[in-house]
Amino acid sequence: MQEEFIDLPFFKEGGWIKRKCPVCGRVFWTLNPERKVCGDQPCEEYGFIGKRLGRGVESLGEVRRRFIEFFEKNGHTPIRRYPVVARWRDDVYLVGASIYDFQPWVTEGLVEPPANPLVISQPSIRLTDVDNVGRTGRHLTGFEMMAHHAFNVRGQRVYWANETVEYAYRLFTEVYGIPPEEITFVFDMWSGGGNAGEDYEVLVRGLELATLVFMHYKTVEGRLVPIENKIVDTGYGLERIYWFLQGSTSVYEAVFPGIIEWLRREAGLEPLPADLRVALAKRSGRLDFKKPLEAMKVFEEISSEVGMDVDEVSRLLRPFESIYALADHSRTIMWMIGDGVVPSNTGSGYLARLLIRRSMRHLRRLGLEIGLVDVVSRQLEEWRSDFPEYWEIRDEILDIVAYEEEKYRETLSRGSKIVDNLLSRYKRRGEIPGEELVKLYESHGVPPDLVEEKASSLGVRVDTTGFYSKLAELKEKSGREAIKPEEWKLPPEYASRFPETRKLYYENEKLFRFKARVIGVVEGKYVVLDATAFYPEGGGQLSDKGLIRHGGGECEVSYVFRVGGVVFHECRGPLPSQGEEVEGLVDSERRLTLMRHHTSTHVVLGALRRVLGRHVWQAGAQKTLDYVRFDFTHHRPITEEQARKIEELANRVVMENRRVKKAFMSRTEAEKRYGFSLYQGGVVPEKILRVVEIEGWDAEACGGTHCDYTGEIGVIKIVGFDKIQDGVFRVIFKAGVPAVRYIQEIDSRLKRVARLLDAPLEEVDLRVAKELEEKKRLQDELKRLENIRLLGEAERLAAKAVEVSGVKLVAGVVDEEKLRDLALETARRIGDGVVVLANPKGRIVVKVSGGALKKIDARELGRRITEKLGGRGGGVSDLFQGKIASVEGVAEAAGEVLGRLAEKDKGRA
RNA sequence: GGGCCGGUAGCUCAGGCUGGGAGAGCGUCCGGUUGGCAUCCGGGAGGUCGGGGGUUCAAGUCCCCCCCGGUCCA
Repeated sequence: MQEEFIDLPFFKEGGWIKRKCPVCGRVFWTLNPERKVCGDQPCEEYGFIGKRLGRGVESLGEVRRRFIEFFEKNGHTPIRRYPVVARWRDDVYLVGASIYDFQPWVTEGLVEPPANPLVISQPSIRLTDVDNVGRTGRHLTGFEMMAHHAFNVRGQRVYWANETVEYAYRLFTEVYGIPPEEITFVFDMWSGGGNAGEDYEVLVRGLELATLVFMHYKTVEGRLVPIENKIVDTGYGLERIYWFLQGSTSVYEAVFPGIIEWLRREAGLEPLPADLRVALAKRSGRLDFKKPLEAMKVFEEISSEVGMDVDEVSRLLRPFESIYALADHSRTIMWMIGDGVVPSNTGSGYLARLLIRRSMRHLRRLGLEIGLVDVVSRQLEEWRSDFPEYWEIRDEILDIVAYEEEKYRETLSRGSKIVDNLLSRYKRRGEIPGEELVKLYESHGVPPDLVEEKASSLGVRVDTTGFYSKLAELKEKSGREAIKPEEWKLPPEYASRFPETRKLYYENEKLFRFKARVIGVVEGKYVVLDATAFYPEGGGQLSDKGLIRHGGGECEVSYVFRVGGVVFHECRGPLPSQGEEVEGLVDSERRLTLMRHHTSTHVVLGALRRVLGRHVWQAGAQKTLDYVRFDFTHHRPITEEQARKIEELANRVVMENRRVKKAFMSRTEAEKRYGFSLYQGGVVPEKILRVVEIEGWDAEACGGTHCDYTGEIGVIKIVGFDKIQDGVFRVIFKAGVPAVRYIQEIDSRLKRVARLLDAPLEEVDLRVAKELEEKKRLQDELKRLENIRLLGEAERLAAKAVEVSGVKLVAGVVDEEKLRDLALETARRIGDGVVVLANPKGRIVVKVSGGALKKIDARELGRRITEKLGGRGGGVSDLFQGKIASVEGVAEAAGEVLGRLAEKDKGRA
């Protein structure tokens, strides 16, 4: 099977030589008879550093432009990039390759691709190598993957392996001017994202410039299963190609020269010596800090080449590693936030937070005063012509970065206090144990270097050994949550039994009575019609309810759902028979409320984006009969003024009675016209989209039912805003009838309060405040009087003290709630003696004070008394508290027990 | 979605392991001291100990549930 992919006509007819690499053992093709190894890492060193082997180019943008032009000329349709946040997928947060844009819907053949074949340059983010970024000269967290894709699905052949290889060859030679004999194609197997296929890596002078994958397997339980779809999945690293053409000493210097130079000057650093840069660059392909031993070896080689010792080399490189990392991270942060990620403690927001915090630590390490906002601000400017969409919303992006930066500073200062506490605790030991370090990082976000810094100034050692392995352990512990597959009410086979249902609810959204033919009844309760006006649950909108009238009577439609394109009506009562013509009656009151709620959701989103900023994206929504719960991305607390503004703006749109247009159009056209903000509920996996547009206000891909004019909503009332987690807020609001009812209810409640207070409506709040103040005053007064009463009572009891075996005793039953206070106060009066008080509820307090303490333990005395009277209790040496069953005879019991204890003591003395 | 840490006076926190009388510092108010600035001394006000349930004679403290904040990870 592999031969089919190895011995491609392109190679055989073009005079290519097939060889096997003696180092890695893989098969490769070359035009150079001298070539022995495949040319990949680690088989060959980088041979392009300081050289210009291809066509001269002016900018990264030019490389991208030429790529797209070449494929466009060769029959490919250019497609706009997708956002870096993979909203249409639930298995990943970020787009890591261009093929992510089309998984799983297009690659599974369920949805037509937006064009076929197509060409794209897709910003992609990979955080798995984040520890290497800045240090190896070649790793990035964010890169643009240029790609041409061909989807050979449903028997349609576009092109396959041979053409793909030829395109790659022509691109590199014709467009980028790379000499043909420099190129090798290395054969391998690739797998990822549940798919697999043979692939060729395109290598030039040790650098992999592209990977060409021929995807035609599924991986099932570790085995490869061939699938019908054959997908050409290519990936050309834009930054790498530019780096190669420039011959720079690292990918960072090629891509981010401006930022790097600026940071270097700000940090007051001399440029790195050229020989060191070159020595490092040549070997950087082998550098990987996940393999520390190998990395150490590379460093030793570099050191001996430039004649410095290893420590000197690391010392020189360290600040530049931070600068390079910052250059990379800040651009990725710009992409993420610009595409709608708000830093948070979960999900993709957490990944943004991770990068922001790492970046801030690098800034700190460089001793720079400038904020991360300044770095991101520079990036926005540097990439202004490549990504004008970010430039447009720069204020929002920078505000989010600034807010996150501020929050991390707070976390650090909070953390530094905790560290101070810890240090004072471990100061005597002279060392902070490793587990404290892990706890500090894990629970308080305090990085270990901060602890070390503070500790070393106090001369306390910090045990950092095993910190990372302990962290890794924790990682293991937090298990991965299983992704639940979408649950259908019926298996998909049922859908293929029937033709697609005609959707009358799209043809006329106010059709509530219709005629249709029964084409099936399944499982004794699900009715399938040839056409229906019943809206099936979907897109956050509840299903319709109603009735189906037929020859045998009528049945109640309790739930409606969709499997594929077929609508099923769950019915109760006598069912219609196959082939019969029936009449459907939709509960119109219910549907109208749902429609108002749905359209008002779009109205409110438009208002949120205008008042809070365009970083607001839908993060989940539920429209019920009673209210709408709408979650959205946002970072700062929402002020009362903003809330009012949002509500007012939304209602203005209602009053303006704007048209709500619904149209089906091609995905490409929709994206061109409205941009990616269409996909608020996630990307709809279809070639043809239904776009719901509130004229001049909001446009979203949406399958729900909507009003025709915003005026039909009537009124929108916001109930409240909540922060549901970092970076996500929730608004609850009502529209139409529920809104009116809500306003009525609030109104009548308020009026009831006013009546109770006997105050005019306008003064209700002031009066409540006043009443509360008065209540407080009265409570204080009561407390004061209570206290006086208690003191008087204590005085009275103290006067009744008797003497038992030389010890003063006050004992008896008093009707008193604050029994303990009374006992303490009485004891203070008699000064030296014993007080035993009980109240009718059975609570008992024994207080011993003054010289009596030498002879009597309150606990012993108390225990003996309660034993006598059927109870229990405990306390401290001078105070006993407990409960007894009968309070009769407390005084007698107390006298008797005290007498015995005192006598015993005397006897001892 | 999971793990961990936290919520006690206006603020910063102690107390919690081992249940029994709610505390400190700062701030605030009053009085005195001082020529004034972060002077010193004395006194006072200020608390549903996040909420609910449970165990117990007794819960800030132990157990369960929930809410809120923080943090690490998927």
